[in-house]
Amino acid sequence: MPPKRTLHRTTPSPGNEAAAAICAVVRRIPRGWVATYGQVAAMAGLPRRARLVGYVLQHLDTTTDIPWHRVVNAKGEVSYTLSRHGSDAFQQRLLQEEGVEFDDRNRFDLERFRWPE
DNA sequence: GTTATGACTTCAC
DNA sequence: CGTGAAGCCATAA
Repeated sequence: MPPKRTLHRTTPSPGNEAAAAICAVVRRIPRGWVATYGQVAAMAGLPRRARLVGYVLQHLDTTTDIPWHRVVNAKGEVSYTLSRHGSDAFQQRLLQEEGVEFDDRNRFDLERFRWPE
């Protein structure tokens, strides 16, 4: 019998397949490209669980090497929220440094920068 | 146990 | 194009 474990935690850890699968996908997003939360979820084998992707990224350690900033929403923009305390603006800056061009309303061409695959 | 909240998405209008 | 509702589901209270 395999040990019973909770697979509900969003913090990456051995025994958390969902978070591990999500992180594995995010790691593969190339520099200068982006993927949506829903896209990452689907590629991780977790269709319709876009929100889970957001939770996992939120709990990542600040020293992580995972390119969390390349995950964006389906509207073609960085998800701005008060609870992010500035990590949202930081995310946009990182993307701009990688060549993602934002317009005057903080949006970019999703068709152009979306990671195909 | 319940309710509320949210780094989300899709569809109807 | 924008808005709102419904669906989503882990977490916190």
